[in-house]
Amino acid sequence: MGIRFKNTMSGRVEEFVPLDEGKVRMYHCGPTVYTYAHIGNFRSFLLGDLLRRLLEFHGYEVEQVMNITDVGHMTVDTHDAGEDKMEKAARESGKSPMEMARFYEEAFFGDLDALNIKRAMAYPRASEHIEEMIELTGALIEKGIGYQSGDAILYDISKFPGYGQLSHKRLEDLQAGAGGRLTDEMMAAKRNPGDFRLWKTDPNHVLQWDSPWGRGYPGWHLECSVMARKYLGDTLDIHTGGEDNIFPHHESERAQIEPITGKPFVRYWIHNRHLMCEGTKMSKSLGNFYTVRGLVSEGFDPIAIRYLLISGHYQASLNFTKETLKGAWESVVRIRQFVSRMEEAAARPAAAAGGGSDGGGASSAGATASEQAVDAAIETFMKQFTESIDDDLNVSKALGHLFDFMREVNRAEPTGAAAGRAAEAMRRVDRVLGILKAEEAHEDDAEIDTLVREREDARAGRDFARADQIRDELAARGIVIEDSKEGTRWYRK
RNA sequence: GGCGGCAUAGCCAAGUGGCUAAGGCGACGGUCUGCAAAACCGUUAUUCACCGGUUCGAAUCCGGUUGCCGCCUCCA
Repeated sequence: MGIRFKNTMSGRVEEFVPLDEGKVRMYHCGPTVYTYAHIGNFRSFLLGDLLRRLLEFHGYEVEQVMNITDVGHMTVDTHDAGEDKMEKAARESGKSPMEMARFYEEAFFGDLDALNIKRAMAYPRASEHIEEMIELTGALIEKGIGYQSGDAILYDISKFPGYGQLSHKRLEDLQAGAGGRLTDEMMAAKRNPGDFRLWKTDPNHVLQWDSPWGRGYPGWHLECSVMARKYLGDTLDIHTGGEDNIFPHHESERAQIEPITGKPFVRYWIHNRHLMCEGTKMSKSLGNFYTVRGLVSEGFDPIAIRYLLISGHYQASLNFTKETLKGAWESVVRIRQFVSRMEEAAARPAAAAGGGSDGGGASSAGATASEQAVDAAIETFMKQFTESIDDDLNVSKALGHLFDFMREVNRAEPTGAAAGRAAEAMRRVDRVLGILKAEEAHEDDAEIDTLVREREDARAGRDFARADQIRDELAARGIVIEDSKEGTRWYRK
């Protein structure tokens, strides 16, 4: 069986077949850069990364694009004198809106790297695609779908019969203004309550551009329609985002572009459920609002965040707490230590065959019981891991198999080539998981080696007081010591 | 008001009709160790929010109740 995903459009788990064999075009809704992205945002971005890694694992060529929203969108829509988010944040930071957008964009990329998220092919900025948005708006007006009403160009949803298909909503079920954000004035300007804005003329908006309809700014949904098409073509294989994007954002994206291209906009819509923190929705006022850099400054490793956020199914609400984050880190450490232990064991010659095999020379074909156990475990593991992860990204199940695999291999205590093969299997699946990050050399490596050797000498001389003193000293620096028959190994935690 | 999702151990989380309800973290006991750490072995859910129903059989299907979450033109 091939790869399967739950497609929001059909509501079912479907076999994934790209439009062009061997190639996948994938678009993700990216951050609005008016503040630091929070870990809930990164759950969504990690879904994109996981998809990309899985597809590449299976040999697909992946063209991946994520937008950067750096255009404010909501000045007059709100009751509360609605100040634009970009505008407000810029004023508060004392920066110009674009300076601020670049600042948070940089921060966003920094967080991507910290979380070991692979860079997409392109990160187009909304502010650099205003021309194309204006063109699309013009084209929609020409088709009789866009219409002028007051100082806005609106989209007439009654002209797109499929409106509501993605979110499984019937338009008559929608209670107009239920979100409490529409003014009576706005409602009166619309032909249908669900009509949304393509362009807003507003010479007072901080961000404004010339258009045939006057200086103003574009509707929010336009940017993705336009940029996805520009970078990936008329039909995308995959489009992802948080569940809140399903309606109206993604619904509107397809409504805008399909009448123009005459082709399906997206083959597979994949949405992740929102992250919960401490059992409830994340909010600044509840004090359960986390950013990557915030958690890092508290001493958490960003890879622990990655592990935790990918370890639950993307369609289930995941509960994030510092306790589970700590647990996630322990799991990451265990996995990393397994791999480095196996790689060290691989450097040692294979143990002489125990129970009887290999009485002769190295040329004899007999594998030891340990080698047989390891090779069987590798085969089972690779099969089970792949089956699990292919099944709508069941990472939890895949990780279950990974821990089972480690236990079996640990039990077999392989050395030499078999240990190397076990490590290699882990490195292979890590192309999907992305938690193994290569070890970096540190300046004090040599010094630690010296201390570790000194401790070994002390132990050999049964000077345990000195040995323990060194161990404590190193522990205080985050260095963990492990003694074994093969000698002492250490690692940073 | 309309539409939808979820509820599994101390915590996180697989499992969607049938062998002993994965796995991780934590905790406790053991082997190993100078002591640790790591690893391994064992214990930690007679039961899957609650009530009723269908079935030979239900965590899994159906109905109801409670709680939490999401969408209904800012939101990952």
